[in-house]
Amino acid sequence: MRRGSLRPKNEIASAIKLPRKIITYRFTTTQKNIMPKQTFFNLPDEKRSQIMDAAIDEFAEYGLENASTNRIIANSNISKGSFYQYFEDKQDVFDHVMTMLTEEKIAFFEDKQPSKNNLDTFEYYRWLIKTGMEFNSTNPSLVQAITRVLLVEGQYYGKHFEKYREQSTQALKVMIEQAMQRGEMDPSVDMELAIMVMETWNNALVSYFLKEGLKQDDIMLWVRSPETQEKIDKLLYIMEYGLRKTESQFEATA
Amino acid sequence: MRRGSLRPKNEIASAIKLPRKIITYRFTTTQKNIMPKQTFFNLPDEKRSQIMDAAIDEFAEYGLENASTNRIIANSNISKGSFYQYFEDKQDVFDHVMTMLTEEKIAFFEDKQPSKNNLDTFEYYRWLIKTGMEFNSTNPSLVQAITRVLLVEGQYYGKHFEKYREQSTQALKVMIEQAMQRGEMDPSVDMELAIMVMETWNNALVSYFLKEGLKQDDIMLWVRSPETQEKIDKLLYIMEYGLRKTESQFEATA
DNA sequence: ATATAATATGACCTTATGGTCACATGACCA
DNA sequence: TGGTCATGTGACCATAAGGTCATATTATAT
Repeated sequence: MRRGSLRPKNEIASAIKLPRKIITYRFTTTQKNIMPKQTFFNLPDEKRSQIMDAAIDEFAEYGLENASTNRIIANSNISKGSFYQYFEDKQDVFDHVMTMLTEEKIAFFEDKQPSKNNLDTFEYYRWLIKTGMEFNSTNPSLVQAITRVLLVEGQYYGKHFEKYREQSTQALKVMIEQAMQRGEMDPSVDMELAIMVMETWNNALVSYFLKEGLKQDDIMLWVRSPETQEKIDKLLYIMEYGLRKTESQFEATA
Repeated sequence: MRRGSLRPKNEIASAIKLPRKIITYRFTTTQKNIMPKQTFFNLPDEKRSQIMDAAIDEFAEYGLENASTNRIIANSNISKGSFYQYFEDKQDVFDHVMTMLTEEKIAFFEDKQPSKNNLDTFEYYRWLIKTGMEFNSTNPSLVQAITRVLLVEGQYYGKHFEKYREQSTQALKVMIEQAMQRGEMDPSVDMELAIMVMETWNNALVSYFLKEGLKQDDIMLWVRSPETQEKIDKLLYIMEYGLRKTESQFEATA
């Protein structure tokens, strides 16, 4: 079976990049009710990132529900009054953290390309996951903060976070559609199911990254180590081919 | 390939049953520091379950971290003083909720048997999952309370909950070992990986159950519906055989 | 009936939360 | 210099948290 030259990259990349306009929009316009408030963006860079660092650490450690504005304030050397001059409330802060992650992720993927360029969908997915891991190791606390809130609290305080989830689901959908058109996907698998499977593994791998990676001295080194890479490969291999020993495997080892 | 008559059931059942002794032990002895305190067990049944119902609802809605003893007290018609006469703190209450779940699950599985009895490991796993779902629908709030705390908060406040997780991991391990010995498992898959895969799907399915099931009027009916059953089947099929279209599938549809 | 032990109670304590507000400080322009 | 507007500040508020404790009530045994 001949496969046409592979271009899931472009479609997916554009799906991922979609929010970009919205983000720049945020910063260039003088919206009233877009949060955080303008005052915050007028702040000197250093002070602004001091605040965001404190917020990120807070969310990473306590999640959104249990994050304390008092603690964020204490850890960022601003007064309570200022905090409420910058933000509406902590959800507002979180939204901005989320924006930061989106921006940084987009910037990170901007100049990345799979080394080969005839990847099929599964190979591309693997590249996405691995590159995502690379990104994660550039800013683990940010990733932890977001993951914790979206994956964990988001499950239960659903509605407020749906907008975020939908975004990443959309990119997956594009990818899966292609896989189906190209006949790479088991035809008995429908879209909804495929999304669930791939999201589940994506989440599981990010959770694994956070759980194991944060124990390491050098998280980047750990991600790049052959052991970690092999683990990812194996897991995704199982996603593709399943746990069960198939007939061909059986004959090979019989 | 001939398979010997299947008896994963017994080993797994015994692995699952393992905690039983510990539980009965709790109730029959007059331990000082085993919580909840003896006073609690002296309570009339009705009052006791009134308290536990309130606690379960609280944990199901707020998790452990955000559960409020004050609210539990208010919803169970006992005074604050009494609460602290029964329990050390809310963790203590949670431990008892966990014990209840374990007990009820064991009791539920006690008289259950797969209808066929020559199941291989994957078929048996599917039976386990489905029967587990049946159990879940008998007491969804209890399951939700525990799941929420273990799966969600447990990920981050790890150490305190490890004892619980280890328990279920142990049962899986026994099952996987058998699958490997019988040559049902892809030989390139090692134990650690297999555990991760099966745990991940178990968790994903329970999460799915809670998210979708709790929307339903009759959760038991929903679980037993052909649609839900098919969804479970399909998902576990993917776990076994993977997402990718294999050569044999390709030829069948080419 | 009385003494003793077990249980029940809610006022009260400290600590922390999210949020407000009157005022202080600084920057820029007339 | 005086005035205006943006920014910064922390004391203060109501609310709720987990937890204690002196006292009141009830059971049990003598």
